Amino acid sequence: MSVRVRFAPSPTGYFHIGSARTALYNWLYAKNHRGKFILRIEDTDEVRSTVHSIRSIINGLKYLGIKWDEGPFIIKNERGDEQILSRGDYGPYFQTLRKNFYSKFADELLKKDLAYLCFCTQEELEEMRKKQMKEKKPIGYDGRCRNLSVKEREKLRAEGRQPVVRFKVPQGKKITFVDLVRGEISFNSDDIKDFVILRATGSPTYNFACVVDDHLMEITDVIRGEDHISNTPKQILIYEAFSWEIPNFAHLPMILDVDGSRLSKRKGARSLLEYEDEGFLKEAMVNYLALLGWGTQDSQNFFEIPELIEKFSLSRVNTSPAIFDENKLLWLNIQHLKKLSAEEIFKRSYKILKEAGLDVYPEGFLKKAIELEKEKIKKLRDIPVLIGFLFADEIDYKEVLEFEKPEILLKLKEILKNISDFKAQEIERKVREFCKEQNLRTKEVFHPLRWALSGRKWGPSLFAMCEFLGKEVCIKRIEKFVEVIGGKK
RNA sequence: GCCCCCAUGGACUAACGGUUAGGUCACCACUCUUUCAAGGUGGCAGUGGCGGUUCGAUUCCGCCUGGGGGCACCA
Repeated sequence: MSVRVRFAPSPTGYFHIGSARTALYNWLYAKNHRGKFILRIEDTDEVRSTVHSIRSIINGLKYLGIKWDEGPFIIKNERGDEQILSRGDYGPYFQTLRKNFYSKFADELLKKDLAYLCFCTQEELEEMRKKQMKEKKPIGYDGRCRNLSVKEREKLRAEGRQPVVRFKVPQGKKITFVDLVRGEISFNSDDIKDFVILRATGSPTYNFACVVDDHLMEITDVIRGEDHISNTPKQILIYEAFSWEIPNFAHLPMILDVDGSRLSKRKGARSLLEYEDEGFLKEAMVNYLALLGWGTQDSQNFFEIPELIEKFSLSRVNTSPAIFDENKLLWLNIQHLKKLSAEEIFKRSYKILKEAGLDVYPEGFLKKAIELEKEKIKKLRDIPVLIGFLFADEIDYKEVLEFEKPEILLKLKEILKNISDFKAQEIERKVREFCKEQNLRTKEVFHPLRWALSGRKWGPSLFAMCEFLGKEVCIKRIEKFVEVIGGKK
């Protein structure tokens, strides 16, 4: 049977790193098995689900280059408006659009006496929980509505109570499954209380919707976060109640914050899209995320995406949680950046260049400037800072004001003026010649020249920079610098 | 309170029960260089604790400790 896996986020809040990795592992697994990767939106939380969040999920997956075979897509119509549509034979792919399925299957369980109507109010349940906490008893529904007579039900309904459907958890049962990453895991059904599968509003709860959808969508492998381990026995019970085939389960370890606690926005955990915005390449992010919880036998670090697809396997996924480390992400970003041409980097950073106002300059110039600073780019967001001074009308000299020998620069200016072939090599030859003549160490000349041209103590290769700026600009900047530091022209 | 999962340097990880416990990031030093990066070389640093099984445990078992997840008409 061919592999079908799904990524099923709930569209509440932003798209975070943990979800991104879950999506990635599902996708890698599907690709590795030449199977299908499905995106399903679990929006049964009517209160917290937002369209904004759906967009961030879709954009996040797009950023990573993860394409889904079935699921929702954002499509632009003729008027240019965006619409969210579904594509695939197992749709719809939004749980809110699948309500009929859930109520139909809940009815089936009701008929088979594997579920029952429960009329308890929120307040009654809350009270029950409080009492259980006080008495230090296991928390959970006590089954008081399990055996209601027809008459009692009528009465409660007459009081205006809207019932929910609860699943009847069989008692004294050992539930065991083989987790593809952890091996055998088992639970005792006595620890699981009768849980709600259909709310009073008729919408399904997570565990129920998830099982119904995974079954209907013929999902073969459920790959999700470790936080779902304790949901698994409940879901298995539902599969068994319907005599449905149970898929494989694989639970991925959590991703933790630097202090070993849960990643949370409050503590500065960033959404995936923020990393894109900062200029982390998708190649680097995918590579890094893949390494966060998975590895090859030889601990290989650098991967291109196709290689990842080829080598990925759930059996080599780790069981222990990992901490997200931006250092290594940055390092990988540098490694992947090295593989890209200046042309490609230009394309990918265009948005950032535009935001910095640099898009007013000719593309050729920008590409050359990027070429000049290419090996210093750590993330695309660095580019405007790295190349901005090359285009500036005014140089800010405050970093280099301590220089006190303008006469060197004034002489040097004359040298530059007389270079007819203003190319890096020739400029270097002439400047070195000048150093020799004046009996100056190269450093005494090179540094001031850099300061005059850039206002900084660091930057690209000096003579390449001169060439890029051109003779006129070089001379103008030298004059300006001399003026600023108080020398005479 | 109950249930479940996890445990190798600061971080990510590797190691059929036999390795001087390996690699990568970070850090430190040196080196290359006109600067800053990048690069090169070297270094610091680890099997949570206690028992057991075994000729031999990072590896298998138990307990402890620590961390995490769950016990909702959230997902």
